[in-house]
Amino acid sequence: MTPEALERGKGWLAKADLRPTRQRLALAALLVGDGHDRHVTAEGLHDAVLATGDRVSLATVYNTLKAFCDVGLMQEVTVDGSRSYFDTRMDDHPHFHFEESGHLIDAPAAELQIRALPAIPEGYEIAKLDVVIRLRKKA
Amino acid sequence: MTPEALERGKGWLAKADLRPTRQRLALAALLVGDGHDRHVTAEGLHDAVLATGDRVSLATVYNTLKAFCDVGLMQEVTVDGSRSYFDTRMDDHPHFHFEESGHLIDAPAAELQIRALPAIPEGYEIAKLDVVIRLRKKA
DNA sequence: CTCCGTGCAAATAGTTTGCAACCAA
DNA sequence: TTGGTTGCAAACTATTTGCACGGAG
Repeated sequence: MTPEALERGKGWLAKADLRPTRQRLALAALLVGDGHDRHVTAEGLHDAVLATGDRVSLATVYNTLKAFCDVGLMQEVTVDGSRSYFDTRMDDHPHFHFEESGHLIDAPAAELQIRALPAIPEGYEIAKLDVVIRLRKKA
Repeated sequence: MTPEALERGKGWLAKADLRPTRQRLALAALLVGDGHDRHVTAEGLHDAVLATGDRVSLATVYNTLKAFCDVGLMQEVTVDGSRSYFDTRMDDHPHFHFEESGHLIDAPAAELQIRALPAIPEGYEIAKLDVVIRLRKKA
């Protein structure tokens, strides 16, 4: 983890008034250290942290990801009933989900054009519009 | 449960060469008995069966719903990380998900018009296109 | 009669929580 | 100091599975 990544992580946490603890910095550096958006599962992020040599408990990874969501630094994306994905990108945008590997990546938002949306039931408004394009290897 | 509902359930099972056991008939009648599409959770369907007086174990409800999906009678819809929904409608179509109640309903498919979809990565094809419109009560 | 289907209870996977030790401010 | 954080292990929820019994063909 480069000092630049750490610095980015620190700024990211500061933006949300979260105390820069050792664990949060380690996770933040992995999440936004290179300036790219990331899609992680708790398990996957935990593995990534351990790989850097830092030690953060899995429970803390879960709690921290949830904390990041609570303060608006990340959002949870539901694509697979069995695990939760967390996304550092905060706007509504489509995702590609690879069925074989379970990986999740952004789909270019600009290329999705919706001409008409079903009429919203009376008294409700759209909280979020999720578009997941599930992909399988071509035969 | 009307005799008509039972009859419909029986035909539905026959379509997939599934043995019409007492439990499957009870579930099928609830799922397709009135000719309308339905969105259920295992828990919810189990409650519904018990309410009719029939007795089916929760494990069997889970196994049976999965069996229905395996033979192409239903599909699983992922909208909420914590529970699975099962849909008797088999084509790709958008859903409304009510955040407060957790209910899931079809959105009129005809009213969703997608003009352009992001380019699919090389070597992959679309397995399924999920569109979930999450709704919250208007302020 | 034979084997698929079912129920139960125990196992599992992912995630959350209670509580004592810890550390940033 | 002091309240926010963390780690561990135990708790939880949704779902699956092993195995013995039971019913459909």
